[in-house]
Amino acid sequence: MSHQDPAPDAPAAIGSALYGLATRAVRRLPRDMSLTSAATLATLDKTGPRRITDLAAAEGVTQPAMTVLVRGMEESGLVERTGDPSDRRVTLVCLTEAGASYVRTRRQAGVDAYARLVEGLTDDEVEALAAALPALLHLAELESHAGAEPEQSPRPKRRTSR
Amino acid sequence: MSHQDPAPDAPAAIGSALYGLATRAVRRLPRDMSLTSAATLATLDKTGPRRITDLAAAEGVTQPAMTVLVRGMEESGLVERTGDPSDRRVTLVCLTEAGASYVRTRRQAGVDAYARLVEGLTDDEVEALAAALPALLHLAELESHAGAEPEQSPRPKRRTSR
DNA sequence: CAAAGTGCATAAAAGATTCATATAAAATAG
DNA sequence: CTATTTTATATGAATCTTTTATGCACTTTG
Repeated sequence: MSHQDPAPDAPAAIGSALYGLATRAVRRLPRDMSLTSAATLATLDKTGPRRITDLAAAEGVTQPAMTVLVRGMEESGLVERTGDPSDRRVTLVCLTEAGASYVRTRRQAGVDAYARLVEGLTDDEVEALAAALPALLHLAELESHAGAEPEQSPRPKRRTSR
Repeated sequence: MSHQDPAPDAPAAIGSALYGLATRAVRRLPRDMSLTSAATLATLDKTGPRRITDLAAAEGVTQPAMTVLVRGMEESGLVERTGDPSDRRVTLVCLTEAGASYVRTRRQAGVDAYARLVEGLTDDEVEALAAALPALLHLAELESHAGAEPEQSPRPKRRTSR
């Protein structure tokens, strides 16, 4: 009975489960650094040196905010700024060894936390998740590209206090 | 060949996939309200009226921060404060209809975003995820209870800028 | 009833983020 | 080749969030 078509509302049920998982994860994130800083370091780790404006767009903050953020991370020794010889207006931000180490440590902690949760599941459940692994990885890929919206409203306006 | 034991490193691989999914999700969160505010509203929606100190502990912020937060949300009409007749020191915070509506809307948007991603998967992948649904729900439950740590360090110290 | 404890609010200070604007360099028009 | 426009970043003022320290009101205990 394999390969039957999925139930029509499977995406909704799966979306609900994944959303719940994600929102709970947010509460357990380490708070020793801002989410924006951590995300910026992760971006640098994945893509290599980037310019300030690039990073600001990638993380969804304004350019001045990214300038300040990078200054702080530079003072902490996590990143370095170098000029771009081909265009002396730009500031290239790259990860230091300490920054790369921080990213690895933090990522490992997050992965381990999930791995420990998985170990609390039954064998059947772990097996089901292992079978769904390609789907999860594909989802992550789709999620990455989903950020490339057709450009329009740069960001919804704030509604209340932050 | 069903029900073979999972590979020994399945938890690590699954943990890695879920962590990637969660971190990408953080970037796509709406920024119209602080994470703390949104989480507080969600908590109120799930558990009903709570006192200020409860909420502060639940969200991992200090009590004065929660007081200010609640004041802001009250001014926005999302919550109401009522006194507790049995102990007149306490302030009970409860969701207004507008607050409940906001929580539902935001949650629905998150679920829909994931559901749309799921629709970009192949039928096989959706089927695999649907089969893993009980595991995902169980994980979410484990993740909830994981927050109940044995009490100790209330929060790691900040390391750099926020 | 007095002393100690609990729950919340306020004040002051520090950080982070935003918009607006300024400066510097590069690209382009004439 | 010079002037103008565009692009990349930095800076300043304002706002928002959170923290620590503190005070007040109420409750509980002896």
